[in-house]
Amino acid sequence: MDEPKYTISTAAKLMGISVPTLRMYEREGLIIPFKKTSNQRLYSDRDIERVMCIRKTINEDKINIEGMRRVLALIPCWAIVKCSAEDRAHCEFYSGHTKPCWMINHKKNVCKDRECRTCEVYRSFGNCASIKEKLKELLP
Amino acid sequence: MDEPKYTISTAAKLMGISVPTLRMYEREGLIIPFKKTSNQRLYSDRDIERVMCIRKTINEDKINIEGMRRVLALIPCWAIVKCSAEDRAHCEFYSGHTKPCWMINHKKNVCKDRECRTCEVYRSFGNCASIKEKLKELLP
DNA sequence: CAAACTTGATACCCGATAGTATCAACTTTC
DNA sequence: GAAAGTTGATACTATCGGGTATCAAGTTTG
Repeated sequence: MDEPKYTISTAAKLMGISVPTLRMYEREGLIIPFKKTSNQRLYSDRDIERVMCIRKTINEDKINIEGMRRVLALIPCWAIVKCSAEDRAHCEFYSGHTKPCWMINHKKNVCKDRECRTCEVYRSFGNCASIKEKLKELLP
Repeated sequence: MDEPKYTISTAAKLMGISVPTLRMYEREGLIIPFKKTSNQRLYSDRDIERVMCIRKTINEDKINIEGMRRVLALIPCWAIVKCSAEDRAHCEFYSGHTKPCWMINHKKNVCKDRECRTCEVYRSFGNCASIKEKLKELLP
């Protein structure tokens, strides 16, 4: 499920979209594909699922990319990774509200050693309803 | 601040937008103006502030209306009004994730006697950063 | 009661944005 | 080592959604 196995053209073909579109989603901060040391992208089945979900929400529900990004920017990472007050003080994400945490530089806090792609925060968004589910879980 | 005092044309003039635009924002679930018994809309200074914020986010930050709605749909009302498990079981909002709670019918739960316009949940969105601030407050 | 305004609805327009095509340079594969 | 594929970048297009204008019918106001 999480094994990066599809090249970008294979993944694009699987989903019926173009290669530049996949790269665009990445540039816009919606997905984080695996990268080989040569910088080549690889996609897992979970990545495919995620992109299909993004695609559906954009095409059928008519949200735009900025809207998706703002929704992702509300995932309460601080409560998920349980970072310290010290960490938060140095975190651009904690004070912002326009970009998801994985688009932000985080050299100075607990996240500096985490790989965002595998972080629970990024993965909280598996399908479209799951961010709210996460909030329900954290706020009983 | 909260006193409904401007008619729709006055409010529109104050903000430099058209009357149909104001009605559209309402139809889309972004604002809830006060309504006289005759159904005529009235806007308070807080309403004006809210609309200006929505406008800025749409025009400058390029989010679209569906995006705004999805962001509003993440306000954790259940934790704010502290509704019961019973209430949640009967609440369409609690199980959905596409519309803010005030767009949902709520006859069967604790919200049935609340006026959404004056509810803290609706008012959590005073300016654009405040939803995340609310989450920070609730999730220390 | 008449003028001004509001109501919901429909029809229309223009700009912006999601998506594609194409490029030269570089990697992978066999 | 040659063919196939990937990289980032730029340029382009078609669509569609935010916003406005306008309507007849109803309401306020003075």
